[in-house]
Amino acid sequence: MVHPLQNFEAAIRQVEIFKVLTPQDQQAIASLGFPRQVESSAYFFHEGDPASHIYILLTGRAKLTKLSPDGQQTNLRTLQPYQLFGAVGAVRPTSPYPASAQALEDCSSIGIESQAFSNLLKERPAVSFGLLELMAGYIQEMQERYHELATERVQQRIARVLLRLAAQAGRKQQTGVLIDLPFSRQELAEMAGTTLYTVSRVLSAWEKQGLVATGRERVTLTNPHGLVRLAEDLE
Amino acid sequence: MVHPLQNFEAAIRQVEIFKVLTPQDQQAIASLGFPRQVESSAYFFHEGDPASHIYILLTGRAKLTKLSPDGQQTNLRTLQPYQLFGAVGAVRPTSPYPASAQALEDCSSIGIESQAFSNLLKERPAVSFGLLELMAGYIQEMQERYHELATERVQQRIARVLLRLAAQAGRKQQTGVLIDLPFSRQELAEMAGTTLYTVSRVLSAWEKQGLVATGRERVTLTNPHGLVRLAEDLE
DNA sequence: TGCCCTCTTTGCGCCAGCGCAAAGACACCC
DNA sequence: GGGTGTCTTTGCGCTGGCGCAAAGAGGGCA
Repeated sequence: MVHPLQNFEAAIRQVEIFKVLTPQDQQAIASLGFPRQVESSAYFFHEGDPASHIYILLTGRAKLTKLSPDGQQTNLRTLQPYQLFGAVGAVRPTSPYPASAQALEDCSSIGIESQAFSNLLKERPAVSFGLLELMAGYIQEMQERYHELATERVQQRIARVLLRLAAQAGRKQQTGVLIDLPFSRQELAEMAGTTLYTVSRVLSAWEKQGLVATGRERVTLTNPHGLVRLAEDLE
Repeated sequence: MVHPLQNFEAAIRQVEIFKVLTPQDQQAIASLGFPRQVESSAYFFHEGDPASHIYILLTGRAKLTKLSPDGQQTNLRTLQPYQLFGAVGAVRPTSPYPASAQALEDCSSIGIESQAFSNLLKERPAVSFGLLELMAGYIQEMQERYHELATERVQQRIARVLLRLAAQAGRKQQTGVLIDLPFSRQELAEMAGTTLYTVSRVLSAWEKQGLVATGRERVTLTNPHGLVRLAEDLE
């Protein structure tokens, strides 16, 4: 057991929206949780499944995706440790998960039954205020990404994806900022709303211009400022 | 004054997320509100303004939009009477509105100060549960639209826009379902994430195929089922 | 060391959708 | 009824990005 029960509280204190709660509230949440491991590339849940649980990611990374009938996937969000996911379904208990959650690495998590979490919300309103803020922020982010997808060209969107990833998982090196997570060209494409081929071509071009250094499932931003200029379309 | 104070309660009972509240809660909300008229094509607020108020639309229609530096606009949502808007900003009181709200027709509305509304949330948790559901639904919708924009072709997206509008504001006629709202090609384009020209061409083609009948700022779906097939990409 | 698997690159051809420009249609107002 | 605004259509040419296909590059494992 990687995360025995007595550690849940410590984990819950790391979750942004639970930080403001009283220890009693935090304990109440911890007492509802159970551990769940999901190995790399396996799913926490699939789009369309009944939204039975919400999760708090503890270790590893995961992604929220949507899938078209014809197999095309879109990446809605990349999940970091101590982020909550599955909550959109939990708030509307009768509804299915609107997206799938897939582990990018071996993951450990705390799971909480939607129904229990929903009851908790009624008993402890402070929890719902945090959730409101979280959702409001997420709406804002989706609106921005929607607008970018509708109005920007592929280059700008790819630049934004890299900058976002660097902000989330960047590690400074002497040569630049390494994105410390393995992302394939395919995955980058899903995040930018384009195709594997286009990502590859754009990265190749940028490498020639000295903006990035790439490898298999690895990108280093050697000139982040240059990428910012591209993202803002100042060229 | 189109909506004197004593009518606010009646209006608030029409708002989906307020329907479940006690009359006391409804009255508390009504007592915070003040009337605001906005004439066609004027703005309730602009993206970036401090999120000082939330609004309940009473009459007329409006739209939530985002604007790029280069002037490109995206339509995030079309607002119908008795819908709440501006709430995403209100939940995070320090933050600016993430989008602009513009009247499509002469509008009347109830305005409520964000701070007052925020206080109300703390005092009356039932209000926040409704808001949670509303936001969850909106996240879901944005995720779907994002995914559609990322993976579907223009035709499908335009078909979806028309079907959505027909569901919201459709009026059955002998010849088909009239979308009972004036939308220019430009506005349809902003909703579908494309351009005025493409919308015009697609509608022309559909008109020849008997799927729709169009006029200036007017579209009638003469074969809705055929449009559904297009939206689902069954051809 | 060599094999295999997955990820990546790139040449090539194609086409969906863009955007200008100019003409046409409609609505409104005096 | 004629003039003016705005909205719409459509011809035309272009190009950004797609997607196949095939070759190249790692990386892991025996």
